[in-house]
Amino acid sequence: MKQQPPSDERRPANEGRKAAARNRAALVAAAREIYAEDGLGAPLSAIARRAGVGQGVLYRHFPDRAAVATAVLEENVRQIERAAAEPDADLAGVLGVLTWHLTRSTAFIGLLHADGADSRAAVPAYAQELSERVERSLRRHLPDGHRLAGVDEGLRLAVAMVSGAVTGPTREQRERRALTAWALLGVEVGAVRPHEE
Amino acid sequence: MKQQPPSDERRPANEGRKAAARNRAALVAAAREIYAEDGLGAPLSAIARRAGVGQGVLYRHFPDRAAVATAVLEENVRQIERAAAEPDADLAGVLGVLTWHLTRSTAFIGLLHADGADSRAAVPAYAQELSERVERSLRRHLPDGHRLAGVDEGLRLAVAMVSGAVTGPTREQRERRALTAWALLGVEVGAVRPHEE
Amino acid sequence: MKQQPPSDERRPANEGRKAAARNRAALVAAAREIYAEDGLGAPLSAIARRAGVGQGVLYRHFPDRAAVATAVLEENVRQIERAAAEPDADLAGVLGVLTWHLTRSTAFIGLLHADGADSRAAVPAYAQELSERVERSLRRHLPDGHRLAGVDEGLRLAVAMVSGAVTGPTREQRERRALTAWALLGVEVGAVRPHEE
Amino acid sequence: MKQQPPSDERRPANEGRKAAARNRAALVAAAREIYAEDGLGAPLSAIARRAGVGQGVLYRHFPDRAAVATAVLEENVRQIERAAAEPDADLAGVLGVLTWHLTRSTAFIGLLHADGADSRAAVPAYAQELSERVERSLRRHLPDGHRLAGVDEGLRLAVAMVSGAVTGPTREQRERRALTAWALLGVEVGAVRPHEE
DNA sequence: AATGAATGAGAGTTCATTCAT
DNA sequence: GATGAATGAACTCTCATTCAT
Repeated sequence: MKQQPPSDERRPANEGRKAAARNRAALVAAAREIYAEDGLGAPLSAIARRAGVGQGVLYRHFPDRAAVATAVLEENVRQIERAAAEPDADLAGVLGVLTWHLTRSTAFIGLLHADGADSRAAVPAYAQELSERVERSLRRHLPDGHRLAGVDEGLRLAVAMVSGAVTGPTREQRERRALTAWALLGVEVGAVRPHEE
Repeated sequence: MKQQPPSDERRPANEGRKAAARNRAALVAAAREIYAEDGLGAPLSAIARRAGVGQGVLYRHFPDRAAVATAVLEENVRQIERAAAEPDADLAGVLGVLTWHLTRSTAFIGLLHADGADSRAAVPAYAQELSERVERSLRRHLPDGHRLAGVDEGLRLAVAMVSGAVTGPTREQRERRALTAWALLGVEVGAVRPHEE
Repeated sequence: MKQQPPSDERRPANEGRKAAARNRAALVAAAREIYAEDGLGAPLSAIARRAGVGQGVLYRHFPDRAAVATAVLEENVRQIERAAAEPDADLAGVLGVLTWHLTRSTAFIGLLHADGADSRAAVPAYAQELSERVERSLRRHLPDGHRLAGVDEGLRLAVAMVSGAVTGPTREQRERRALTAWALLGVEVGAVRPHEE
Repeated sequence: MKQQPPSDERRPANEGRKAAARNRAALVAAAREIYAEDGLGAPLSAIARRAGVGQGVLYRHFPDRAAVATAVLEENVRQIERAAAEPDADLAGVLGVLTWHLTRSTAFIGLLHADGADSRAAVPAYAQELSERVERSLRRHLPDGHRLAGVDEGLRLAVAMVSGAVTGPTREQRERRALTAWALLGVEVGAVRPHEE
């Protein structure tokens, strides 16, 4: 018996694979938007709807609410890590990227507020890890004589403090406040921008 | 439309109207505890249960969720105002009282984070007013040459920043971080204590 | 804010999507029964229970209380419209169908009472529209010289009057009263029967 | 020992008696208003509040919800009985008074709708009795040859029919509809007015 | 007698999660 | 793999009724 070659007309398996990845991305994008609008407590059904998929798909990709949040934050954190990994990266530059995410992503602010593990936080354990990755990225570029270098937990606190200052309805306001906050800390910040190679 | 009376047998004692004031106080105290444990989004029923009263009592005293939060925060704010009204008050002293409340009251932190009116915040309009009362109390004692005096929104931002730094499971940790945060801002803080004459 | 999943053990069978249409029909049928027994103000939970579904299902199919009532009434109204659309329809015949519904469906009576928009009515805006559809169906067959033709709002008032007369615990009594009422108005009514081709 | 004459300054006992009657009247009046605004299902607490008394007073005077409704209706019914008892009363005149109450008192309409004992009615057993008193008052003046005289339950049905026609937001509209309804029944009605000697 | 606080059941509504199709 | 209906517990808010004062 001869093996049938895959029919060109219908390759649902492959389509399935591609659709899966597409769905996952759509879900993360939708979650990012929804979080920005309604906060981290927004209904998961809203995210699925915005992504244009059924709720079951959400659960296929993410076991629970925390996993969705993690996925959204992961992208923020990864950009910071990539910025820190650039050959010519310096603290000011990485802080600029960090600040960009702070002023764009409500979820990201929540992450940094929650990192110290308040019991209140809806965002729990995974926040710890993500927060540490952010901190590591920054610490690599912290010069010995830097203001924050000599202070216990200085870096982490500084980031938390700035995130506390990032409030306001408009992006412009949030950005202005963030920059003022860094200035109050006496820390120099580079251009506020995403990290896109 | 049809309302059943509470089951006839074992109706808990109606303690009469003397209990009213006691109940209100119990509700505020319970809310403070619950907020510390579960955040400002905690169910009102949990607050009533902790206070040892029926849910109706909660609604008699507070028309809605916001009113409960306001009542809890009111005490925090009032102590700061009183501290600021002392004859020998100075900025450091008032900040000490502020810091005491920041490290004790989760709800109070939430207040200061929410004041800038994130869309996400469950805490809405009344937060604005309470936040402004805090700011006014502080500004009265802000010397002209002070670090924060020359910066637009300096005082408000500094308080928000410190509140962002106040995280951690133990009071000691939160207090240590708060003091470090003030130090990073180059602002002197007095003894961290409540205001009780 | 925190939502508990339904207790894991003994989750009743999810019968899949085939059940959807069946559930909707069951809800409408249950609502019709409940309305007959307890009036239009009956608790929605009672309707869901009678239909053998969870409350969530009811809310999936009907966004609010009014939608449930509308769905129940819709069938009554539609039958009258169909009867009026018959090639050999005449006023007496359509009134017979109308009367059949009046004596069978408490909700339908409520509809016609509420159409004039009492402030008290739980039944609001949609009643207006349904009531008008009934009126239109009848008016098509109102001969020029008819008793009710010369009177302002004559048709609408006559229907409201008969619906006011339709009281009593048994169907027989309600039917007898309805027919007597029409007779008092000097209006001829055909066979009291549903419209089923 | 001499009997102390009642001090003019404080006669609480007498005041108590008078207050009781005043309170009862205030409650009935308040209930009438509230019923007109919100229907028979309005909260009892609203009635007490409108009357300016505590809820306990309401329960002192009326054992339950039905008793309040009865008291309100009692006044309507009594005026009709008085009108019927006038030496020169005739059917048209009494129907005029009846119609006046129909167009003024939502509760009174409800009474007449409910008299046939729908299960749906919030107004239950006592309605039967009140309704019969109305009917008796009318029947005394029903001439032998009258349209309604030869019809079984003719009088009761006619009243129910007119009450079904009395809808609409304004008193004027309700009154016009009521009169048209009587006209459709071929029954003459006198001046629409309350019975005040 | 009056007051009005307290009680708690229950109604309405929302949502996390499962699962037949 | 995807879909989206079903489930039911939890939450908010209302109100009839009781009862200490």
